[in-house]
Amino acid sequence: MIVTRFAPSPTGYLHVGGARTALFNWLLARKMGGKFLLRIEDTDMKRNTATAADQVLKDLKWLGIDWDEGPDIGGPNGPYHQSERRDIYDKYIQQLIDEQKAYYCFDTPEELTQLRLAAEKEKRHNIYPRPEVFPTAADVEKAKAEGRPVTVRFAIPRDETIVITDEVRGEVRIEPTELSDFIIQKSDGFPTYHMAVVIDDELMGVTHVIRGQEHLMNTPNHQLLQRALGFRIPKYAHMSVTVSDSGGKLSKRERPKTLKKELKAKPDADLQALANAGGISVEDLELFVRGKMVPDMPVIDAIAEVAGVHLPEINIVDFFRSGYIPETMVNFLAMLGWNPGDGREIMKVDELTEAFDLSRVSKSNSLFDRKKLLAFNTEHLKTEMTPLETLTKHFRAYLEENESPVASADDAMLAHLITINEGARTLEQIEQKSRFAFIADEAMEYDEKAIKKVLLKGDGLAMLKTVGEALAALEEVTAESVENLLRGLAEEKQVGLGKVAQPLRVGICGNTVSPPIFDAVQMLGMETTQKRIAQTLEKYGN
RNA sequence: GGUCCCAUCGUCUAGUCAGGCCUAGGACACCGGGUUUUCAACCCGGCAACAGGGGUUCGAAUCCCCUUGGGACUACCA
Repeated sequence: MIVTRFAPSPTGYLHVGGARTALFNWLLARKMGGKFLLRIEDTDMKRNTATAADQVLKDLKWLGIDWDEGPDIGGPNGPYHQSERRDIYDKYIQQLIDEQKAYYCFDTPEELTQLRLAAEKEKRHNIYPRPEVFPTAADVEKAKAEGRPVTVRFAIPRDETIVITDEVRGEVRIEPTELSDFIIQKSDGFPTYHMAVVIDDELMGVTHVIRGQEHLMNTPNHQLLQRALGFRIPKYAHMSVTVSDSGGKLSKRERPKTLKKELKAKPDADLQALANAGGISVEDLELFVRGKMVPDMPVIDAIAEVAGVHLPEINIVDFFRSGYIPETMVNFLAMLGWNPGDGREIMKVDELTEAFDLSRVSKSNSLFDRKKLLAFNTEHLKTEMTPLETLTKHFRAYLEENESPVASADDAMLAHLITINEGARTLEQIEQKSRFAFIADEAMEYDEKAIKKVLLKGDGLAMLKTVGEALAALEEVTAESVENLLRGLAEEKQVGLGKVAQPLRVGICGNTVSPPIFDAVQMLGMETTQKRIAQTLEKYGN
């Protein structure tokens, strides 16, 4: 049976790249009827936060990626936090030392920096100078007494060329003379990533490792470690990286970068208000704009919202908050460097699972094309693609996350909103078109441009009044009855339906974008419709 | 700088491993038209690519070499 895994280090929200890695592993496991496990790589005590780990699990769940073993559900190969597996790592590290395959080092960070600088200067590889004779336990005691850091390095066997067989790249050859003895145990006693990953993958029975290209050059190290420990060598597949359409690697730095750029372009912005929104001082904000420092992500988000700046989505939650649904994300992420080979692009999860195949993973970098993502979302938002019930669930989650007034609607109403707004590109669009019906009449937001264009030009106001009177006579308010009435009115006046519908739309919604006008009237009901028409006439009818 | 990886329309890609079916197919974007009560959606049409050079071959997008370009790595981070 095949076993795959996703092993994030909990340093923040799950981002697009991580989600793609997780998805590919998950897809392969599900396709082959294997197991998919989740492991938290929290060996770097400086970077971890507990909430970050929770958030990653939450993001995966939102995407619909489930795991058979993991930190929250346990399993036969636990624990699934690397920080809780120290005794296991220690055992193997000791084994390597005993077998003279690894050795202690006592260098200070400064000494290491010197080594690196010297190598750079001489334009050669930074290869650690392995001692002729390995330090003994007594040396360790002595170093400790002197207050020197104690680390353990793996002694790279340099007798033969290393051949990595990669499922997507084929055979990659590396000369071991290019490799430096790397640290497997840090001075704080934790194993490094290389050591922990090799041990855990072996113990957890991982058969396939799908990860980013950035790990390709780590693989020879891992393979050497596996051989030294007598472990099995899993199958590797290194995926190309995903680059951003704004150039460069898709990284979380893009959000602060964009905000900074936008803020610079608005020299008249109220810095005090923005600083308040972010909960930082004006001085800090100025430092940020000048590129001297970068505040935390929540601060960035808050400032962007107040400044009205749309930040590029990088983390999975960003897409959730922007009105994308998980079906879209899963589909789109899967197509980042993979395709089924038969021309299909818009696919459901079960179709993806069915079609997935490592041999069709692309070698070249893929670009994260937001326009295409939008098109994917438009497709998945259609009820023939995703059941209305599911869409309703997503819509509610979206509304609650964004604290929208529309959240007060019941499921039947939400489903109705989705139905009448068929063709929307995001949940955000549906929300924007719907919110007019969920706010108090007095709180109606009027779009000045719409008012000018539709009501104050020509006989817009007069038409609104006429339409209002005609509607008042309506006995039963349904989308159909309203439609009949408005069409009849347009015919009677010898004008297009637009001439009748637009003033009414602005009159009751406050802007020119709404659901179909008949549905809009029905949703509001006659009483509210009349009230809003009167209110609008009073406000703009001089 | 060194090591490794990659290279088809603006973008994602199919085709490359097993050379002829490729006057290079699809999708997104864009442009034009249609439909329409707004925004979308929808329908029809169009633009547009084998990075450059050299080989191998009857024949190359496909195989080989060089050049150029892009990327990853080069940590007591994962």
